[in-house]
Amino acid sequence: MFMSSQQNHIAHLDMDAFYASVELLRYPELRGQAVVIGAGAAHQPVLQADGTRSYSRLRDYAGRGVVTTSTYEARALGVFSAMGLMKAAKLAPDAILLPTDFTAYRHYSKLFKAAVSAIAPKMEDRGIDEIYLDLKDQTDDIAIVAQRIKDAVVAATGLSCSIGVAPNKLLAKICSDLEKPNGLTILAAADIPSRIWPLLVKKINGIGPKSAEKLAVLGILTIEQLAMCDPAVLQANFGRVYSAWLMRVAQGIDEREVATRSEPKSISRESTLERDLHAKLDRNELSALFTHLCERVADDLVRKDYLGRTVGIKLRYADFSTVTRDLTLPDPTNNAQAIRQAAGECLRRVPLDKRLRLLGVRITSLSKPGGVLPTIAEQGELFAAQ
DNA sequence: TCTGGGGTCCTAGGACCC
DNA sequence: TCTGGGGTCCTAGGACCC
Repeated sequence: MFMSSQQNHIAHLDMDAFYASVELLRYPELRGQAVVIGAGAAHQPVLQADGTRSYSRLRDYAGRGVVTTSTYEARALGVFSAMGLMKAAKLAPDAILLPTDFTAYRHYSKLFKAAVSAIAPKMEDRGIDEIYLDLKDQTDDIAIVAQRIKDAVVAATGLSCSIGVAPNKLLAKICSDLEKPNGLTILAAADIPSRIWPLLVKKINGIGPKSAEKLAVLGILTIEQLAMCDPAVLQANFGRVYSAWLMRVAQGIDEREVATRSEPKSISRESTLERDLHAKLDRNELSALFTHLCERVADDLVRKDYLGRTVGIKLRYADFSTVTRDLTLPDPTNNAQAIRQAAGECLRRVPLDKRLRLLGVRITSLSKPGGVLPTIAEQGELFAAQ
């Protein structure tokens, strides 16, 4: 039998505290300190006359921003991604605060992805700091290959990453988190009971806070408890499709392929206001922002060479409740005025008696101006040109 | 002084067509 | 006068992810 060499090896690679680590390349004197990323350009470090830099502290922050990333030292103080900066400031007032610089992060993202794809070309993009890799065509020992990838990432960027290798994407994703930072975890199907089952259900990609809470009410906290529970109980609480998925993932079953290319489904721009505005009283200000968002969406469409046919708006009220409206046009467009007009029609269908904290514009039903999606060969050329 | 911005996917009801 | 399904499109909301 020659089956063992055909084992499906899928890797998930996750950069360690990516944004924060990129900032530490620029400001190495901050290494070892609690650093939080997530403000606007106002908190740019200032170069002093004596050549040193002065940094904003979390306690200096006022506004509605959230933490996008924090160093492991800041996490030790309880400061995690998505936490409001005001709340984070209470926990860690002395932590260093840096503005987000997506241009820099995109640069390092391209560097690490290029380095990895030279070794493992079957790559699925999962955002700026994550990828899946299909390693089944690799002939060398899988641990050697994984270490080679980690070394290539360090060589290309100076940054560390964590890799999980497993029989499928679901398990690989869980594994990349097991030994963070700078981790390398290789998991075989036989290891599922010992390494996966003790974990909390929310470690499964796709079980978020709502589902975790519902499961907790049923007494299901760990993946093992999910794997062992009565399917009828799940069905009664989660419906047929989702309960079947829950049972499969608890067993570590996942048949999704590594998707090496994909087309965008929507393009959107949104903005949280510095203070809540009233639709009538602050009409001019809101209208100007609305127009600006439409122009940015149109710019994105032109830049990425897409047309869109369904224009949507999103409003978030001061109480954080959210409404959306959309309108499908007869013909696809990338024109800012056409988008603005459609968005204006949507706006008329929405209650405007409460204060607003967020305004957004989105376009979906995307197509290519020629009406034809690029061929695989053309996509390859586009990728090479980037 | 709670809670960003960019996405994907799913559900569900109604319209409309065959 | 009453009663079908199936399929697709449009719209609204929500969970979830990075």
